[in-house]
Amino acid sequence: MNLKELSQNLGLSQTTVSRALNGYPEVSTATRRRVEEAARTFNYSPSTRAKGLATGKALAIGHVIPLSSKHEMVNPVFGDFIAGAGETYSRNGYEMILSIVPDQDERRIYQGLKSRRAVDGVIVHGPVMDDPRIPLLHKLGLPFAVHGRASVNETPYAWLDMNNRNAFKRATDFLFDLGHQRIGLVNGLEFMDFAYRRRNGYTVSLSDHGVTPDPDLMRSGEMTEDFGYVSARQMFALDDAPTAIICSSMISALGVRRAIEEKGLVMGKDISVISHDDVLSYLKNGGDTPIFTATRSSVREAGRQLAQMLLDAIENPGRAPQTKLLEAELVVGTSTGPAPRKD
Amino acid sequence: MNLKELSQNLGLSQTTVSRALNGYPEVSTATRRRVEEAARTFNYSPSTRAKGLATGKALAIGHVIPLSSKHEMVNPVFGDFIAGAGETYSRNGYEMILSIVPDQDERRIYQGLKSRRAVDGVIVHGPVMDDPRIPLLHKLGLPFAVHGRASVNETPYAWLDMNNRNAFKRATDFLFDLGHQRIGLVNGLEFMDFAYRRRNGYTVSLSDHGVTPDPDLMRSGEMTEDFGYVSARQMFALDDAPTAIICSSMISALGVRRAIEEKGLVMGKDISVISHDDVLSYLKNGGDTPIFTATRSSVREAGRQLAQMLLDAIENPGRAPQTKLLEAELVVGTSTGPAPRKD
DNA sequence: GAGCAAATCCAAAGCGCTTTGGAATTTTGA
DNA sequence: TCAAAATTCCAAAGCGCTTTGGATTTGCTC
Repeated sequence: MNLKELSQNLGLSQTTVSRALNGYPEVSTATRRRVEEAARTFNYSPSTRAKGLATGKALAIGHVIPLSSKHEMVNPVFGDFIAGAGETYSRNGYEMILSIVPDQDERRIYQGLKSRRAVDGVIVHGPVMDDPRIPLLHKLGLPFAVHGRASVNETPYAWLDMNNRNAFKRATDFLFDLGHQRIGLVNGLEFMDFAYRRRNGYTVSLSDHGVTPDPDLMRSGEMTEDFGYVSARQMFALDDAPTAIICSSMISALGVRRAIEEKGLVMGKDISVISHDDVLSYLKNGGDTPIFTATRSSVREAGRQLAQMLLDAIENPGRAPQTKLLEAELVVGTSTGPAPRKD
Repeated sequence: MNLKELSQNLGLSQTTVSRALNGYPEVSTATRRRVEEAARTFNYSPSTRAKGLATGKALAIGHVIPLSSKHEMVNPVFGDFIAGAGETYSRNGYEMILSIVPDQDERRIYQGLKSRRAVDGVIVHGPVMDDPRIPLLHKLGLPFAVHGRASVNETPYAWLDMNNRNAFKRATDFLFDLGHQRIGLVNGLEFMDFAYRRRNGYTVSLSDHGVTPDPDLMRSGEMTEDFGYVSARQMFALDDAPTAIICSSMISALGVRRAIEEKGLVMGKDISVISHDDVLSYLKNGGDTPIFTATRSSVREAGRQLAQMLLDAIENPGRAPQTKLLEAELVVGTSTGPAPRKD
């Protein structure tokens, strides 16, 4: 069923039917109802392609997910982020176009999306500190919004970020308050902007407490379970092992816990652990009481909000780029406790 | 830059330029080269929408991901599956359109995709035993391919599945060979087809070994870490606790391990665990030697192959639906060992 | 009931591409 | 050398929609 057939069926012109369906005022309420009724029974909806051609809008947003070329890894956070963004899109009649590409091909993909006019805008995932995509997208004139930030950047752009620095500073402060002095950091890859900021929050807290950062206590890598395990093991093997570990992801935190238990220690007593919790749907932080003390910020909510920001920006092209900083909350679970007393 | 401008620039007609770019034979090699060259320097690629309108193809595949309405959970497997499928699409010039929808809305979404002519076909995720989407898509005449199978179904359709029944039968057999008699199952939701088949393989093995299935040893639920933990705890509280547990997902297996260690037991000695491993990028099964003995089958590879099957089906509409059954391999890790002797 | 504004509708152009049916040019064969 | 065949190109129609500019009808006012 297409517009032509539908309008013939109703004995109306295509113009009128189109206007009725798109809420234009030049149509009487009676005909509008008739048209809507008919559209429903014939299961008609306008072809996205034709509509897009006629209006010049794609009614679609592109998500370009970089695939870590080293580990072929898809960020586990992305499923929930996408779910959040998807809610916003479907509420606003947009479609989501997804490209998962080896990170070295990203440039080409953005150019392609632009020149094929496939999307009205894109979401940028996983920004690194000096991210080349931001100037690129500016140059292309393709509206975009970034999940996270790029520290090194002149021109303003739209972003939504969690306050990584503050979250990790608070977590570290919290451990100091419990009496810990040797605190390890199991971080993500530190050319990623979020990881850089987290380390920054961590080291600032250390300095505040008169502690010099110890490279042996600072690991950085792709946040798998195994990475958490290996990192913790290495730290425990030190002469002056940490009594607490801060971890950038729940998944690596599970690895950290494995290392703790393997050593016959008890988490929350012998070793304290704080993790960042993205509130992933399949990785709830325990049941009723949280297992891990955690800095918590829902990545799904981030998806919802950032998508909305991008749609707003597309509809108001003049306006200055919006930005938004979300604060993580610190939830206290059973994985932290006072520092064990030295014998 | 559009076709018109490009052809004016070259002093050719739009027809010729279009043909040159699409590999039609009515164009001399010299002009073709000229055209390709120009397209490259002007960064021209045809508008997907216009092309789609003209050809009647969308050059896009839809993925409709059901969002569990109960737990608002996105299947963690989906990121890797999508990554695999995405590889296939980009190699073939297709786009991936993603909708994440509350499972009760799925029907409407498929109808929308069809009537808006937004996609050439769809991938069906997470089939349940008697899946209504299969007859619906047949009725709509929208090409589709299913990741998994629906047990209750008359008409043939394209699918790719892992041999769940066989994998879990082998896993159970393996535990029997090690002398275990009380074997627990921590399964996914059993209206999901894969989970049903897995339980089936498990019970068949039990019968083969003259053991009657014990409801107390069979849990079914959304496969989170916590679910694994809670399930294992409950089993351990039994008078006649199991000496081995088979688990449907690595994530729940981590929960099972937590319960084991909490009880002060050693996995692989006091309790054996076998998990299914989807080879998710962020959840490697240990480093060099696998931690969990596991039935292994890469879900990313499944994505690659199923996407290809769908594209083939779209290009050869006449042909009978293809199907493919992948066998999981059984990798032996440190999480299994001989059944502890009764004292 | 004439005159005018408001309400309601329509024909046709245009969005950027592919493709049909021909026209123009070059090459070939005898 | 000249007709036929092969090569190379083009104008125009059509894909399904939106939107402009205009035509027609209806409702009011006096």
